[in-house]
Amino acid sequence: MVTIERIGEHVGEEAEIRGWLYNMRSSGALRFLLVRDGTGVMQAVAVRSDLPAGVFDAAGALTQESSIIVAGLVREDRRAPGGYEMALRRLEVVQLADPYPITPKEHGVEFLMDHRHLWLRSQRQWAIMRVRAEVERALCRYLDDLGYLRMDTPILTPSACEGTTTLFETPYFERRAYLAQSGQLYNEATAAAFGRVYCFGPTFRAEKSKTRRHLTEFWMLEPEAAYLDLDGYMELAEGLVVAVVRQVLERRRRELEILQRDPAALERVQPPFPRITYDEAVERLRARGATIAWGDDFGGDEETVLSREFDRPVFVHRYPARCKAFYMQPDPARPEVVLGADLLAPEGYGEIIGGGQRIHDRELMERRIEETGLPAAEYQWYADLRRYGAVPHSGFGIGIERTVTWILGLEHVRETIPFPRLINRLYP
RNA sequence: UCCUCGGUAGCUCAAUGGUAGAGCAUCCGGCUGUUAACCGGAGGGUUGUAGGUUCGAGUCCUACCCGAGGAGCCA
Repeated sequence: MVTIERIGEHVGEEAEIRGWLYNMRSSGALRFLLVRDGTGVMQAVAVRSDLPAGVFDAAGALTQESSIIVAGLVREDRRAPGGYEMALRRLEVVQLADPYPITPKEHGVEFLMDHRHLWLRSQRQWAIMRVRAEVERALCRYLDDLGYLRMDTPILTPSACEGTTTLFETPYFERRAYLAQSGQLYNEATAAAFGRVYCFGPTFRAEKSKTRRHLTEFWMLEPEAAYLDLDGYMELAEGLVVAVVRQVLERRRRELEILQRDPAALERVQPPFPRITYDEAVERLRARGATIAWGDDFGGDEETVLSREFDRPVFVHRYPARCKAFYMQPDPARPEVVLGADLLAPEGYGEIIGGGQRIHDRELMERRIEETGLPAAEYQWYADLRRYGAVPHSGFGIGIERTVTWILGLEHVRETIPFPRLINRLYP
């Protein structure tokens, strides 16, 4: 069996493709079957005079998305989409599909989301998912090559990783458990065991956010490293993002074309990324007319404005402590700000990475847990890490869907995950 | 939770308070190089739900349901 992705290697040969009918056009004694097999789309040409009558009629009776096995001579042809086509010789109908709901015309978001299980078969979704997979592969490869060890962290957790945000709750025998919103705290433990680690998995947020950049279930990759400071973290994140974009440019050109994403915007993603302080970001926002007080966190609008000022991703570092989580290391030179940094993607996309240096001082950590009102008993193990060989360490989380949305220039994160979970969307 | 917009054929959308329509999909027919093919014909409707105003409501009013975009929220 041959895949359409590699059909160019079989010109002049008889080949068999197992797949589905994507679309069909006919012209009297000719029928053009657009066949997809998951790796690509290719047309098979059925000519009445070259085929037994039964085969030609069977081709004519096919419905969109019927599963079929086609075989015939592969040849190059300028007129064929993709440049190659098959002269149909043999056709096997595996299943004749019912009338297919997603017709080759426009559809609304709600209808497509209700048919997400079928929508994934369309060219656009095919291209997006192939890039998503490439992004995930590139992320893991980059960290693996640097000696980072993948450590999978739990999804069922006893309490909030950080008491402030809303968690999904689920029964857990006679108790309650919560779906993880980050693997970071656990990775601070594994980083002390293995030096450099990362986790990669789904995370859950029960916030009732209703915007183009939020999902209730999304995937995040979170590196964490011992003896890494804020500057080291930014250097790591920068190298990671550059490598991911380069790998997509190298291996997923065809997909970028299908999505009409201009590669020039991605080719500009070169080091070094600008690094500006929160203070400077506030000044820039005010120069653009924003009314923002020092100490306020940035909303989506502020991120959009900032990210449009640069032609590549930009780090904003040293946020006011009150904007950030309890475990963030205060800047020794300015205790009112913390050694944290977010990476904002350009073209208005905003935050794709958040992270920073963690508190390693035992007394400070215990004080911060108390101030934040977290249950000390449940954070005992986390505080313990500051008792047994504490070292300065840093880490960050990169959101997969937001990253793919930016790389592909999409409007909404919901198309970058096979089955998006949104506030009003749990089916299919 | 709030603001804005929307809900009419399987889908995408039209319809001045006065006979509910088109394109696509489906079915039938035509076409030997189609590119979301094209051409001809046919079938297809509880206008989101419940009330109200009116001689008459898809259209106006009220409530509710659902969706989209945004705000808030958001390592």
